[in-house]
Amino acid sequence: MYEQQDDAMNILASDLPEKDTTCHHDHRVSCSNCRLGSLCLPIAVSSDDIDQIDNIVLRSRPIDKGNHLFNQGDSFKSIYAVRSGAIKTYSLSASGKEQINGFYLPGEIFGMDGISDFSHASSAVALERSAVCEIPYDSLGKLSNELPSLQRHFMQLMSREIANDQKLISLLGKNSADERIAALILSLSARNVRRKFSATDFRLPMSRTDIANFLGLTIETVSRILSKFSKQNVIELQNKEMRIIDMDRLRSIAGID
Amino acid sequence: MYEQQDDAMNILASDLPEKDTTCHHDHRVSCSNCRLGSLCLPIAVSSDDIDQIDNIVLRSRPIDKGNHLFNQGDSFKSIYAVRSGAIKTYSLSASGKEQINGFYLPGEIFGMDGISDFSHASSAVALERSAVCEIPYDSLGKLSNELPSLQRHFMQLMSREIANDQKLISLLGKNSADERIAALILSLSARNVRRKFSATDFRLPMSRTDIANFLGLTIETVSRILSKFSKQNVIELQNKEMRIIDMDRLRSIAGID
DNA sequence: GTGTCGATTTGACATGCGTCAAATCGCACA
DNA sequence: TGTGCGATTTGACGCATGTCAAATCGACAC
Repeated sequence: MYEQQDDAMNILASDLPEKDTTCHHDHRVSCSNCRLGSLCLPIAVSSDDIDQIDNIVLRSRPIDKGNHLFNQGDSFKSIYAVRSGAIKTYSLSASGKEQINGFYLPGEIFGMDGISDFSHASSAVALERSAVCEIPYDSLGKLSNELPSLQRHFMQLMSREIANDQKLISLLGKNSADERIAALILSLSARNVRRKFSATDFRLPMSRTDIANFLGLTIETVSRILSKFSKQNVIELQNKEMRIIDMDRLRSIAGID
Repeated sequence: MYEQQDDAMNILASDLPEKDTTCHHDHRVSCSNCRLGSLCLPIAVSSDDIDQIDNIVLRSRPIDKGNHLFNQGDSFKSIYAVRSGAIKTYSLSASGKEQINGFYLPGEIFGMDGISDFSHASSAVALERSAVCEIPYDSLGKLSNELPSLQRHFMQLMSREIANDQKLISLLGKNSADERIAALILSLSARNVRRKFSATDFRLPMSRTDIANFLGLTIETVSRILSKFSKQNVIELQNKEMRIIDMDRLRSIAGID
């Protein structure tokens, strides 16, 4: 759990003895006090505007692992921001195959498919106990009319989603299994950095099966390649705890030369 | 060339001798007179509103095959609608590989990547002589504030783009070469129908190389599978002229059971 | 602890698709 | 009509990754 991670780090540093290892964030904390800050909201909006956003955001109690936020076909009402934990979205193709479309970490927004025909094109499920903010779409639309920077930000989020999808398309269409897995590790690392956590040490929130599904591989191939990377001292991996040992090597495997 | 196709068909029927095979549409025709009609614009907007849209749309002269509308990295100014012909968009990955992200046929909108960071994430090039409408993004934004249905429509277009990308991700990650090719043929057929053309007879606007690139295959595999489909009497293919003979079979190959 | 069950790893083998090479086609242009 | 060259097809072969099977690990209940 990412939100717990810095608590755990503080304990290791043992300079803040009043902290404990349980997640004790008030899940109703306002946007202005949210440590994720501009990760999910536009940096440009003023304090007054943030209060307005605060008013439309719904903060539910944490979602347990395996629980769904919405299902494919559900009528579309809201978009969501991850506060803590991790979410995956997946869709069933016409032939009934499940395809994971994305993993979402704290500060990231999901659920923007579904705007097109008012029903969700994918399902969203918690990979671990997670907290999410729900932002009703009609309120967001109204507020956007008053806050141009919010509207722009929202457009940018959708557009970024498209750009991400297109990177994944390229990865699946053009890259080997080694390259796909290296790219995923680097993506998780970069997103960890974005949240001010370690670039080299983090926990994989998803199972090997999920990684395989997402990358268009089998679980056996994923396992073999992770073992190979470990043997080659590119990473260290114990269960889901990942440590990147040779970042340059990983980049070169991923094809970022 | 799709806009020429019905001219060509009329000539075959030889009941309209005054038509010729050259493209003689006035490329400056207004939105309200455009035969594509609600394919690209929201069906909900009134005539008055359409005039307003008309005023912001730029209609350039036709683009020759191989010419670019924009290049990856160009600053983002407009989105585009295909009037006639066909456009492909592609992007270069970090490792320099080209990935075709989509083919766009008359009535379809492209160029919506790039909103996120004000620069295009892909390049767009004409597959054949094509006419496109250019819609400046800032004018569109302003007009959207006055026309809620336009704003909604635009959101829907972006969201549909996401849904399309996710279908492609699933196709690339989970389906065999046979299935991918069958799915592409069916997609082109369905989009032909949307434009009131034949579901079974159409011209592939792209090369085998483009098909291979788009579907994450090699040109040899594409060629072999198209040959196989022909031998099995699922399709008839002469060069780029496609005729679907056994639609049900094609659907079952694509995995739509 | 001990048992149970799903998750992961590892190995042996099979195959779909890529690679390399050569033939053929089709269109532009002389 | 011929000539050239890129596009496409076809064949032979190899390899990356899938499939099947079995061993091992890890988390959780009791």
